[in-house]
Amino acid sequence: MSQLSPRAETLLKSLVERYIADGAPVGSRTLAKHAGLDVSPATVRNVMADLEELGLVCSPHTSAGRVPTQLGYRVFVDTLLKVRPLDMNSLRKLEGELAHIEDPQQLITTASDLLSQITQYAAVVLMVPRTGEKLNLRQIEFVNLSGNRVLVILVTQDGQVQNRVVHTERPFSEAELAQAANYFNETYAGLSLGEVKKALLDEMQRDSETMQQTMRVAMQMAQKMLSESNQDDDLVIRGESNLMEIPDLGDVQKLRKLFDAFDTKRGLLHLLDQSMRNPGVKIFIGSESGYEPFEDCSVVTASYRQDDEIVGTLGVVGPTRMPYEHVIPIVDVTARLVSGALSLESR
Amino acid sequence: MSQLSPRAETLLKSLVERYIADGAPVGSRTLAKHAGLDVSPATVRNVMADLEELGLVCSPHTSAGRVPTQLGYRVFVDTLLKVRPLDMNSLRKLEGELAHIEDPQQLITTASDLLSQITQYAAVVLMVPRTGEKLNLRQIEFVNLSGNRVLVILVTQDGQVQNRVVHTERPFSEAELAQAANYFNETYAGLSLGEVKKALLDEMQRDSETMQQTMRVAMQMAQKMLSESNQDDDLVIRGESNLMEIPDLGDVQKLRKLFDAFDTKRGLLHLLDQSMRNPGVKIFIGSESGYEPFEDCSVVTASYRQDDEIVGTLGVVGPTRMPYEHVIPIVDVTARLVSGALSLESR
DNA sequence: TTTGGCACTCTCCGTGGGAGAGTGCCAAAG
DNA sequence: CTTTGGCACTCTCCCACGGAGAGTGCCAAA
Repeated sequence: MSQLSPRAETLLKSLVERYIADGAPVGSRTLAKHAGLDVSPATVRNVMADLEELGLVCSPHTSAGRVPTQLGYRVFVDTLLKVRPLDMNSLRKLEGELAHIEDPQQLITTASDLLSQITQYAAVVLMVPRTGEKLNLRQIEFVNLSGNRVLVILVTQDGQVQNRVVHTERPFSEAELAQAANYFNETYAGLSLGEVKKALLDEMQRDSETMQQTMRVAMQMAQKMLSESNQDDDLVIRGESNLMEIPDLGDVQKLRKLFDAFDTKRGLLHLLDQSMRNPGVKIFIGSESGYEPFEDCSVVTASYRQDDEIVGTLGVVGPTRMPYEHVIPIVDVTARLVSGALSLESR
Repeated sequence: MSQLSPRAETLLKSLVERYIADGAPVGSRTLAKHAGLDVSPATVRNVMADLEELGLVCSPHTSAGRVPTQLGYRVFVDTLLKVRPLDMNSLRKLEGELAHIEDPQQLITTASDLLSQITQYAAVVLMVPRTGEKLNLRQIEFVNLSGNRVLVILVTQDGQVQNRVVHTERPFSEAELAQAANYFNETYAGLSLGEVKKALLDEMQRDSETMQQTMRVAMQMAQKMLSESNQDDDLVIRGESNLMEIPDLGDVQKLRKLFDAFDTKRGLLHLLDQSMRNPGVKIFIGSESGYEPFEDCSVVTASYRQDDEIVGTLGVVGPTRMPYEHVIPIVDVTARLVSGALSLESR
């Protein structure tokens, strides 16, 4: 794309800012005053014609002012936007609420709440099942329930607990279960869950006659548990209703599609996945998300880490016409704070 | 309230049915035809005037047909409505999906999904922490984590697992923790969590010098865990977005309030609490819910049981103008099926 | 290259009138 | 006393009309 003249840049910047502020198409007269360039409206009109040719702005109809196009927003965000530092109030609030939370589940819920509260948009937080050494087996426990059912409890290195009820073919005594658990812990503690799963399969393939019956059943139970191990992604969405007050999305039909999208989560997950790939803030403007319900929305995301491993991503969904210079630092800082809280915790 | 004549009843019933079907005010001519009473529109008008005096119907403006009032709906639902048996398709679907689910969490989520799918309204399912003998302590387990933190795992009689990380003043050896757990299990297994909590307080009040240091700390940990024991109600809401397509709630402002209500849950919980009190289907029409955002909505709920103890309630939220004769059996059957699945499970 | 001027276009909004639907009331019939 | 047909009246909905306002595009002059 051809370079923009400095004046054109200033005017584009001014136009986007004004449009974001007012939500109404911006006319040449208004823009001439607001940009501080000391040029006449007629001159502005000339520049506007150029910008329109470049696909950066357009007018809703013949005799309305100009509005930024998706491409216009993109240029604005990439090259013209000056991010403001986060205001003290929000910073304090975020720090105060997030710093000391230990439970990861609660952490991401709170983060989502805060994001939506501060931005007044919808907030999403995705946390993916970890794969690193944190997910090593620390301890397994079998608890007898009534009716040939055994509760298998599995504790990972960082203190996460998974549990599942498995059905067995015959009842077991407490002693048998304790013995099985002991054997298990001695043999497999410290390995990653993946390794354990593999080791179990190997072991059971090998001549199983050499094993005690009890052990064999224990392994079957553990295997059952691990294979079912659901390990769903964890996605929290908050403040969707904020979007209903945004006139840009006024059409109820569009809103409906948006809310459906939140319900089904598919497209959203794909988007957040992209944002997981590398650190830092990512911005998806309009159809850049590749997901139709978000056509009139922008999504600002940032990934967060637990000890140098990216374990999730968070962000906000709002109208394309969004005060990016405020939203970006909010998302950025929140991601950093979540990273901090997570990493602190596993110390 | 004075008795209605049979004819007035027929006409009211017909009016409500037509209004539910069409959503438009019903005129005397239409009603005369539809009710199958073989009377003239003028006669119908006379009856309408009576019904209006009784507060059962009203007209939006001078020259529109009649619309049922909230009271009108109430009378309709209480005395005129003939509930249809659930259609085979829905019944099969519900049975097929719910019967074999064991995990309570998944059960209520699925139930909520099904309810909203079938009715095309919003569905809610509430599950409260149980208090009966199911909640007796079966086993406690301490797992050492790094950095003076201990994971306390608590298993109740029916195989529910709660876990929490507690911070300790000094590190413990595995042996110490095992010993503590042993003592604990021997002493308190079988008691309800409430009793355990009380016993712990008593014990710690008593001359604590006589106890081993380890035991004392174990108790402190357990106590910490129990006292924090969050035991939140578990509320699942699905299919809210269905409500956006309902023209009756067309006003975006009202819709916004409704969605906010779903977000904050307070009023909804109160409502569902009422429904918990006794078994069977309950219907809250319009402001009967006592909750302003639901003014134009009806809520149909039914409580469900686990082994003769009511443990939760489920239902749908839709417009006041709702095909009650279909919705009621859907909610009813779903509650029964959930009860069945829950009770089966704890066998 | 910039500027002022000017005709033109398009939206927005308030007005007004006609069509349609349904009521309330009255007087007559059963 | 109840039911019915008739009739005038009311209210909404819809559409067409027209003026006000805002802003553009283009042209000619600076």
